Amino acid sequence: MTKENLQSDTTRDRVLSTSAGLFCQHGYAGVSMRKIAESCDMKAGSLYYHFASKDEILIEVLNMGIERVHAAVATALSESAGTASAFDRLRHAISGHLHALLEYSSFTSANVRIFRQVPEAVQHSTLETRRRYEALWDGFLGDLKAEGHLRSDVDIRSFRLMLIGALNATLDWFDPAPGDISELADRYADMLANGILVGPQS
Amino acid sequence: MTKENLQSDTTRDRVLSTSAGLFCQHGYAGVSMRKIAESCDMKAGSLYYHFASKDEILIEVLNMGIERVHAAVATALSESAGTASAFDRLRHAISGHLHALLEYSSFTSANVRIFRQVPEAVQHSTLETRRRYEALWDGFLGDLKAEGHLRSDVDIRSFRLMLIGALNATLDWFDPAPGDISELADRYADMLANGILVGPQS
DNA sequence: TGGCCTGCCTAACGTTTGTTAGGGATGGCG
DNA sequence: CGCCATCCCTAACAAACGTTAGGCAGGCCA
Repeated sequence: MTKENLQSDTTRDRVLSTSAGLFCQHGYAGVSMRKIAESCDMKAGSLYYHFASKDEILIEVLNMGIERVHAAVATALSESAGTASAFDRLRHAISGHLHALLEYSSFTSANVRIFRQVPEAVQHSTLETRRRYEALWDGFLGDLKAEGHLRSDVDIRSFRLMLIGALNATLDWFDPAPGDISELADRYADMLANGILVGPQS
Repeated sequence: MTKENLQSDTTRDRVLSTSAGLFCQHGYAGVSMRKIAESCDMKAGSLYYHFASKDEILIEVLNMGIERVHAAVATALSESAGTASAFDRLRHAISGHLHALLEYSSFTSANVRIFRQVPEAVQHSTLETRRRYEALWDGFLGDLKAEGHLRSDVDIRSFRLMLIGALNATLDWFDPAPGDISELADRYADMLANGILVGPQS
């Protein structure tokens, strides 16, 4: 119960992390227990010592994906709360989401990629975690609006959906090797905060 | 070669359209030839009269997805070219993409959902079609910039990626039944064109 | 009428799927 | 030492997978 669990946990974590990467690349049904095991230098049967089923791995991967990006954004928000300008706070929140998505966490990218194609029962068991993350953003955007920094005719939910959608879509093209994630966050924050047309339009 | 093909084509088209819907919902590996056949009131073996393999269905679905949204946006652009304001042209282009994605075409949504998880060889055989669609947007945005309507410090490629990403993400939450797609397009165009913060930020 | 083409069928092939049962090695603890 | 838990293994199960071969009905054309 003391040191053994350390070994056990690292194996378990390795399985989860490789599963996330595979799910992200090939989709839920495209990844078999045997492929997961092979990527961990194990045999398929051994996975069932750590997990009861493929869906149990899946649920854990999906939940960890949201939890990680939630933690990243929460940290970014609390670090810039009060002191920074509205734009800088938005910039930091965006940066937190992008770093979690593109750098830290294969769990987060797996969640973005496969959530809509997993069995409905699995989706439901991760909805609560999802809602907490949405609430984090809505709270932040609500603060911005209450402080008068947000255009009064902008709907918070609409903007949050557009923003998170745009950020998650970077998964499809961004190559973290050359580019700088923080610089990407700056560009996105600028375009979203200021718009792309010259002068106000309606 | 004349009337027979009519019957043949409708069955073929039904297979493609059902396949698109299934691919969209369950991912590439999550859809079997037997499930496709069952959804068309056929048996799995019969599919091979119309298609050589599962991947051939897939390639056709993916290509049609891009071609449809390309046609929708091209029409919207040509209808508003010259006469309308920069904002209205952007609004119409967005509306064209959203209508194709959310209303017309299960092919387009299938492409958005599963493109990154299909075999690499299949991806390659649809890349040319994809590039043509990207070029359509870049041409339009280049025109806006040349006419001085686009902020000069906004990178066209960055904005196009953000925009298309944000639009495609509506697949994950938009329910076409109650909401109006055109009104959604207006909201998105407004937020993207004008930004969401009050006054210019940097 | 006889033959051909179209469109779908059944039945089977070899492989892969998720999952289970049972066994063997390792190492800490009495 | 002997015991027990941990951790992974092999072997097998039934089911589902993509694909193929061969056949049967019906309409077209000679």
